[in-house]
Amino acid sequence: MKKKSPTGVKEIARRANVAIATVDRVIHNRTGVSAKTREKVNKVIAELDYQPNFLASRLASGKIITLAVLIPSVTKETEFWDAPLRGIQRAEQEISQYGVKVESYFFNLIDPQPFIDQTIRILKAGVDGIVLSPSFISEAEQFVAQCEKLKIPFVFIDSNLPDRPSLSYIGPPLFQSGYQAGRLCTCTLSAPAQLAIVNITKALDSYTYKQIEKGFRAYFSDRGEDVSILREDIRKTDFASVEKSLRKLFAAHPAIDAIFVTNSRASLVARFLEDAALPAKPILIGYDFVKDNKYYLAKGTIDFLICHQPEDQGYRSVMTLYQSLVFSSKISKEYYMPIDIVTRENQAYYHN
Amino acid sequence: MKKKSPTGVKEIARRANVAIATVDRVIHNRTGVSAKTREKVNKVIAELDYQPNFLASRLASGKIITLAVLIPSVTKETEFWDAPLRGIQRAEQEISQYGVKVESYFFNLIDPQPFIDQTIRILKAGVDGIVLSPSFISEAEQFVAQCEKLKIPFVFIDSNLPDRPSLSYIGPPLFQSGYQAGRLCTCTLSAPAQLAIVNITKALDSYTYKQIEKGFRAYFSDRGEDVSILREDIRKTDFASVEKSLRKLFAAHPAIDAIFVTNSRASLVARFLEDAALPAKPILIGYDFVKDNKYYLAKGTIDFLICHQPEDQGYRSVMTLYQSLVFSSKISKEYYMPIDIVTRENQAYYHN
DNA sequence: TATATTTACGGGTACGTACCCGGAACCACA
DNA sequence: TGTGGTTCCGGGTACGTACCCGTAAATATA
Repeated sequence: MKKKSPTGVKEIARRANVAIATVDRVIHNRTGVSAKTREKVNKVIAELDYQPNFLASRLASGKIITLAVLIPSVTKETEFWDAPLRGIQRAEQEISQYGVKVESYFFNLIDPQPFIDQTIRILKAGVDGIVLSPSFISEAEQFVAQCEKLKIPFVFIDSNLPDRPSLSYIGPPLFQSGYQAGRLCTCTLSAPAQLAIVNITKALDSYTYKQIEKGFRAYFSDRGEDVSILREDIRKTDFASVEKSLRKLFAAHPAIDAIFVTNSRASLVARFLEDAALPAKPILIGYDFVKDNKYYLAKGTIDFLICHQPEDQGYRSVMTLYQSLVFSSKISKEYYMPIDIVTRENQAYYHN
Repeated sequence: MKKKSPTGVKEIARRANVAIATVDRVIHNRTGVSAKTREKVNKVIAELDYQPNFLASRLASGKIITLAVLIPSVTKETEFWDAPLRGIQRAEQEISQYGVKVESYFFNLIDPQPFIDQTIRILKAGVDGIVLSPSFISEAEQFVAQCEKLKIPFVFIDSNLPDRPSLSYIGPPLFQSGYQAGRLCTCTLSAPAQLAIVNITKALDSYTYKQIEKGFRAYFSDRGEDVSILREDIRKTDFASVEKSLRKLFAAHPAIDAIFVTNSRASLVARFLEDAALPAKPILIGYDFVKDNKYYLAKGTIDFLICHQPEDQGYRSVMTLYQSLVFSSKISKEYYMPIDIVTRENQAYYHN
């Protein structure tokens, strides 16, 4: 009845008057084709605007594409990474149908050695692409240098090494995220006078925190307002340490209007505030929609959580790598996640 | 060197001592297999936990799966739909690789007839699944009734007919979205006294607006506050009409603290506010990150835009249908989009 | 019991691409 | 002119599933 308009390598071969195998050689620019023949075939390919059949291609090449993911393991301290991992697993499940395998490698944030060990394992495994969180900067730099040499594409997730030849960075726009936090301080308070930035972390990732703080301060300097912004660095993550530091802080500055916690540990500050029975509860702003934070957000002790769709970060990282490898899709060097504001009212529908 | 552990229909056939064709018949439960044989084959399938090879399956069955999308066309009045359409096209491009075609059908929101015409065209085209916005309620109800009879699965996007047998609803949680708007009113204003809800629309989609308004009012009644909430319905969408209505509104109530526009036309109110030189600019909250709204958001006339990731709505709708059809994935009956708050500070990274 | 009709099942090809293998054509050098 | 080594190219099979077609077996009909 209907004649299928002929297409595919077969038709190319027919028109170019060569064998299918030759067309194949041209397409994958392998050797063994004379310049003249190659040109002839390429012309036909261009004419037909040939698009390889993904299904047939992946089926015939029994090869399984392997992607590696290198991120911090999920612990009580690093609960944040649960969401990206879920996204990664969702992507994995989706593309496993298409002949792609995703292997996850974890490390802890205390000690760089496990990170290094995992990078070695990954290189030994011979993967086709890598998603990694460059938490240990110099170690990560060394690793990606090797990847570059081996021509293994890699994507940074959640934090970036801007000048490295990554396929893409997928994560938050740090400066603007801090800026948004500034704005949220002036949301309820028409004219705050005394603010505090609180860093609670063992290993201060200078770049990340600096950018956030810069953005936060920029908001107020842009408004030309005269506010005092304190900064408190707490290098231990247990509640006792946090309490001690904050008690001292409030003793010195009793009238703090708002506190901005620069990572996911706002819940520790919330707990302190509840105990501390201050005359007026300061606004509390933090990061990440993790369990303890959710609890205090629902109670109203935390006012806002800024969040960057962590699950989607994981999903997107893997899919970006996949699309680049399989379809040679063009990828933008940076993909900044949106700056989401989670409050008591919309938290029920924040899927992350 | 390495023996591949045998799998697939071939292995099933071998173990069950039948032909591949018979296994195939069982898998697609077609006729022509005795009960005994069927059982035998099913047992082996269960044993092997057989997962059909998607690539081979789609390749062998030359069939192209066709999905239809039925949404309002994008006009200056309905700019909102540009974003879902982009998401739909992204999904389309992605799954075209897998032997799936997506055909878009458009209608306008003035007159139900084009909607009806398109539903007829869709049914005539014989598609495998449908994404639709049930903007015209009774017409949509009639259409989905036919779909049900023909066993064509369908997904509602952006608005819902809750009691219809849809595969899923993908769109905003209306009540909670209005509730969030209420919260935003009290963000800058500690105690607002006079609020106004403004509906600017030709065809009042009662369900949607009612839910939003309900949520908005619920926020204040939950707080036990005594605020007066006016409602202004404007049935024409040109600026002159809006101006006239608002002028009258402000004449009667000069001290409105906040205005909540229940759809994407907040920019019209913003324009009025700029002209009207009021003693104090009321808070202005609206919906959807569309061009005119962006302009006034950047200027600060609009304070907040509530947004429900419209691009993702489109993408997700198509992908949901695809996954259900191709992989028989389980789909939840409702998928409520997050309630995003877009402000001047985070708008640059809102990808929608 | 012979014949028609239905049901059950197996053989085999096709989908479009990847890639092995073997052979022809060409070149260099003695 | 013969020998050895490249370079270039075509035939053909395999990937795992879908589905056509033909036939044997089972059942119904006479």
